[in-house]
Amino acid sequence: MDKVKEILAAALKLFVEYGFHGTPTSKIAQEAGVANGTLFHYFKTKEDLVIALYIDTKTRLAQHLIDNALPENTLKARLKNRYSQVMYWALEHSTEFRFIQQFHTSPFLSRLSAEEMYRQMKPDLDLIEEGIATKIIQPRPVDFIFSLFFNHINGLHQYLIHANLSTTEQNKLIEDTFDLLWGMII
Amino acid sequence: MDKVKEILAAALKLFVEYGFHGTPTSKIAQEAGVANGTLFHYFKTKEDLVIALYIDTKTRLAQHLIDNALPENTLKARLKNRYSQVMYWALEHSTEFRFIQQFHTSPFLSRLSAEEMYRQMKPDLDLIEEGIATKIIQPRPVDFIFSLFFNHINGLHQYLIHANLSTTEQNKLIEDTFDLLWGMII
Amino acid sequence: MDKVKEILAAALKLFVEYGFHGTPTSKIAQEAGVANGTLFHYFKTKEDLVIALYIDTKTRLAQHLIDNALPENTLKARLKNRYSQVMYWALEHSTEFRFIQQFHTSPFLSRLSAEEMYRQMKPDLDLIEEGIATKIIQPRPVDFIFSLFFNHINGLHQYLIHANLSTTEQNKLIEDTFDLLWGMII
Amino acid sequence: MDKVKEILAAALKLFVEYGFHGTPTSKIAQEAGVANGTLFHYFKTKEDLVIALYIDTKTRLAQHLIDNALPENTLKARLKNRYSQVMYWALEHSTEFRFIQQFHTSPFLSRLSAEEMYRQMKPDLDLIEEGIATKIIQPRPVDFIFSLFFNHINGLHQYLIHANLSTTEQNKLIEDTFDLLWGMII
DNA sequence: CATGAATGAGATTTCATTCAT
DNA sequence: GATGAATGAAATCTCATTCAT
Repeated sequence: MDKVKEILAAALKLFVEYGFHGTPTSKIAQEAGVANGTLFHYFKTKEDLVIALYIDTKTRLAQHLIDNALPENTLKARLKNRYSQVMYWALEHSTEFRFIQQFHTSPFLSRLSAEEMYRQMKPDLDLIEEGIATKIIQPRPVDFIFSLFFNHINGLHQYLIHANLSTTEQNKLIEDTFDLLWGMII
Repeated sequence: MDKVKEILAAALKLFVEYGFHGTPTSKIAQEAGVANGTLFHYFKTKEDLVIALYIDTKTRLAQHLIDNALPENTLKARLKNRYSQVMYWALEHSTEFRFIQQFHTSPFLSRLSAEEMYRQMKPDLDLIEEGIATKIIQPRPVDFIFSLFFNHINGLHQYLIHANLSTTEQNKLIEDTFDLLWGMII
Repeated sequence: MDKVKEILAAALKLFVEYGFHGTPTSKIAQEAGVANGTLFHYFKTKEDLVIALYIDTKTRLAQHLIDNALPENTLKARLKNRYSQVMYWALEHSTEFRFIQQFHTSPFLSRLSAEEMYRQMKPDLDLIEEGIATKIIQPRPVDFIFSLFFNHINGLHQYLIHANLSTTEQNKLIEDTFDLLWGMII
Repeated sequence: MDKVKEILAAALKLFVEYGFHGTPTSKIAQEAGVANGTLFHYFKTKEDLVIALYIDTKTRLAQHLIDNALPENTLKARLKNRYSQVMYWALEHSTEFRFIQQFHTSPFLSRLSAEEMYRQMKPDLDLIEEGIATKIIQPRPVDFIFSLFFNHINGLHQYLIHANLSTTEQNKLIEDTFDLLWGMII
């Protein structure tokens, strides 16, 4: 129980620092403070661990978005809130966010079941579809708009962790960039 | 013929398919049609090969941009041209482009010298700075604007290789998205 | 049973026969009846194995000298005893003794810490110093006298393993050469 | 011609520093300032180079002894002269001397033909035999006495290169130790 | 003679995984 | 559940040697 968490935490840290294949399972076990065999007691293979870590991380991000949702609002407010909350979470969990990015450009991505991928994207896709259906957002392919959002978040995150802005400046920039993005899709 | 080129081509293909560490040097040599030792005759270590391949790939992209530059034009036209040409090149060299992305999210990125990184970004940074100096572009941090462009390109590329658009539609979308981006920064 | 012991024994045998670099670790593992990886489970590198084997061998020689010491005797008797016991051990453990000689003329010698080297020589140096302090041995540098003894033993061993003498003749020669050596230093 | 000498000199230096197997032929060629293939143009195999270097080195020592011989003297004077001249040469050619020692404890020794070995030892064996025949030296096995001399030289050399004595002190010690040795065998 | 690119067998070392305890 | 010694396949890299020029 606790050990599983320790292993996931150790794997996260080391994967981001050394890459998936650059991190031996023995190092993960050592960093987690468990025996080598214990890792394989909980995860059948190393690949299973990678996938499990990705799902765990994305689940935590999703939970953060659920916990901070604004359900009773306009579409724009709800979308802006999601955008901002992803950014807040990404800035507070930089390692987790970099792991997600690393995973996305790795060959492991294809090991993720289509259902799992869809499950994760669904809330955002639903929101965009709702916007198109209600003619607020221009009728473009849903995954194109999703892609724009997603990579915009990547770009902003990348900039923010390098630039040393105050929290106020950060929040301002997050709001501003959302407005720019919003301008692109309405 | 040129064994170095054969090795680089083989490495590019396999790295994108299986990842850096998922690709044994023996497979690279085999795919390149050279002996195992030959690879190490030209690249001291596997890491050296990865770095060399990245620099080679980026150099070829840079050369494409030089070959298709529009020097005698307005800043907007030159920036739009760079944006479009990167997209054209990325679509024609999808494997190369995915390798670049993979490299960027890998721990190898930190092995790249600061000079080399700056050398690669300089043309774009210069263009943005010129735009800010001549008050065409709003005065924001240069690397922020660069980051917006870069990740926008990523997002569009990702969308275009999945969506099956005609060339005309593609070109239209590239033009449109540049205009949206341009709207964000002026 | 004890895999470490098996590995050390196999390494000793093969190093003396084929030299350090002439002996692949795979051969050592095979001879020891363990898997290739097991060797590296116990010794981080091949060099570590060489050093460990040297220290182990010297420790066994030292133990033999402790077990056969004559503590309550004159200085001459104690020195003669050490000299003879080294010779007896060397003749009974020819492979071990040749390994020690091989190690001494190899570049590995410099990897041995100064403390370890001093630790090994200390009992002999102490005995010689005692002899000089009590004016039994002439006041010459301690390490010079040590060097004389050490190389004398080498010379005698080399001769004895080639010449086929009876045990009685051997013992006589060991006694005689000690007396000659003793004559040199008093 | 010149290149052969360069190769031998480079090999000597590197073998003593890194050992036979620890020295790649490529490093030898590089240090000698010749191409990799050139080494194999002159020496069919690496082993051939090792043997050739040993014979060359011993030949140069032998030549030094011939050049400094005292033929018209007593046996004791001639033996003392050989002993001293070996020491002088060893001190001036420390690298060469260490190479000889390294070779002696290496498995390459057995690749040396018996004739070559005998040829090298002959002058000394003849001298000792003459001493025994004329009843100056006690009737012990010739190779035993040779072994005593040889290892005595080793021991003294080892001491002298570590102790920093003046030339006068060195020469005195060489004379003294010969006298001690002489006392052992008459 | 001399070169050095090219080779490929083989060396050291790593590491995911197993399994007896 | 938890361990960690043991495994052996496979990875990276080395290097003596060859050969076309």
